[in-house]
Order: sequence, then structure tokens, then C-alpha cells
Amino acid sequence: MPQVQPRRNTTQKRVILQSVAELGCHPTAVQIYSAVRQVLPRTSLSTVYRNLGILVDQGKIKAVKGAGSEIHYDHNTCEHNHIECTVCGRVCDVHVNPLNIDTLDPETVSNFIVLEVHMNILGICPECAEQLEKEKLQ
Amino acid sequence: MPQVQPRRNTTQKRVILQSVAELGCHPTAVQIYSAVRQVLPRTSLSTVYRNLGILVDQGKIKAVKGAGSEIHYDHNTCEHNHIECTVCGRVCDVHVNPLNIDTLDPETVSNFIVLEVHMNILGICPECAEQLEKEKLQ
DNA sequence: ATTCGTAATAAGAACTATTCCTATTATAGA
DNA sequence: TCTATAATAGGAATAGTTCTTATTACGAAT
Repeated sequence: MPQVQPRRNTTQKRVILQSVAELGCHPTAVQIYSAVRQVLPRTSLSTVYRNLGILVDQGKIKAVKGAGSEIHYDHNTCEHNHIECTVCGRVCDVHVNPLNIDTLDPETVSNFIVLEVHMNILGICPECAEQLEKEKLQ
Repeated sequence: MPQVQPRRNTTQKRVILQSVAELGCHPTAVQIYSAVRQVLPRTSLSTVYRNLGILVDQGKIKAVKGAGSEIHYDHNTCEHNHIECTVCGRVCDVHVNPLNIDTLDPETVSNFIVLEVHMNILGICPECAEQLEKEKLQ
């Protein structure tokens, strides 16, 4: 059976968790790394990645995969979905009624046991839409 | 304005498209590469990636991003969603009523212009579920 | 408070999936 | 058939993430 590892409460781990919460808008590992280094300048990127993994395992944050290749981290662990700007890559929250897992007909899900439903919406954020409008007029 | 490049109809491109269709269940670039090399043994992986990109641009296939880090390719370009096995990584089709983009309240989508809605379901496929059952009994 | 075992760290190497580069090949139009 | 150049094979480069290892520092037990 899987051992529960002891977990030390290090400064790095605390600052990393705090940075994810304070940055708010779904930062990437590198953005979190930059924020953490303003407080603890000797922090390494691998420490950031390792602790993000631990925090995800502990359910304290969530990892969000979008259209891009980077993983974003979310301090809001309540069930919700995301919308991503195809221009600037920004990720925002969306609260649409989730599909009720239990009402899914087994045949429509190829007889899979359904665990999680993720909805990812692609779009253009208001700022980028405005910018595109300006460029069109010139 | 964007130039339309001339496109040559090469053997590699034809075999790559055919492989995506014949492999059926959402192959990755490496799986397509293996299949193509059974017909054209000197094909390079970069040729596979380049042509997959062209075929996606031309709307002949679709790229599907799941929970894993590899991109899967889908010969079915009709709108549908996917379910992915968290054990073996297999991707299958799912036909659930899509969210109607036009009925979304602007405020719930942070005033984004909505372009596409992707639903990705995570679960356990029947084969892996059976395997896990067996292991549990031992 | 001090000691000590070991979890966590910093630094950078390694890895994986994908994209880019360049000399060579082969397609399609003349 | 000839020719211009798009596409190819092969491999280097890149980006994001994970792994390795010597060193540091947390916290339990003295």
C-alpha cells in the first residue's frame, strides 16, 4: 500500500502556494517562479515544479491544461471551467452548468467509468478584441 | 494578406492522411510515424509532423489535446468530444449535446468572444476497468 | 538548546514532444 | 524531358517539465 510521505512545511512551499493565490489569474510555473524569486531570490525552478506537484496532489491547487503547451495553476479548487484567449493565452474562469456525470448514457461514453468532465472554451478576450479592432481601422 | 502556398500531392502526405484514417482511434504523431514507415520506411518524423500540421490547416484532420502531453490526431472532423482513459491514455469519441455557444451570457464568459467549446472527459476504459478488477481480487 | 536523520533544496543535466534547419530529392508545370 | 522550387530525410534546436545529486535545513528526540 502507498506510504504517506512526511511533508515538511518549508518557506519555499508556503511562498509558492501564496504566489499561486495572489497572482490569481492562472499563472504558469515560470510566472510563479518569477513571483517567488522576488521574495526568495535563490529559489530554483525545479523546487517550484516539485512543490506545485505536491500541492496538486494534496488538492490545494489545481493544474489546468489549455490549448497551449504550458500548464497553468489555479488556486480555486472548486469545480469550474476555463476560457482561454487564442491571442494572448490568458486563462479566465467560466461558470457554466456542468454536465451531470451521472446522467450520461454508458453507451455515449463508450462504457467508460467517467471520473471528470473538463470544459475548455477558446475565444478572444475583450482587450485583444479591442486591439484587433484598432488594427483593422488603420 | 496571407498567400495561399501551392501544395504538392506527395506520396508521404497521402500515406500520412490514410494512416490517420485507418488507425482510427486518435493516434499520436509517433503512432502515425510507425504506421507510415511500414509503407514508406524512409519517412522521417519531421515529415509526419509537417504534413499533420498542413492537414490540420486544410481541415482534413483535427488535432486533439488531452490530459497527456502528446497531441492526438482525429480523422473525424465533425464536431464531437472525447473521453480519455486515465490508465492507458486511449482516446475515444463521445457524442454529448454541445453547449450552444450563442446562448452563453457574455458575463459568464468574462466578455470573451467565444470561438470553440471543447469538452474533455477523463475516465477508465472498459478494458482497464476489468484489468483493475482482476488485480483487486488477487 | 543541541544533535541527528532525512526531507527538501539549488543547480543543472536529462528527457519528451515538437519545431526548425539545410542539403538533397522529386513533383508538376512549361 | 527540362526546370523551378516545394517537400523530403536527417538531425540539430527548442520549450516545458522531470530527474539527479551534493548540500541545506526542518523538526523530532534527546
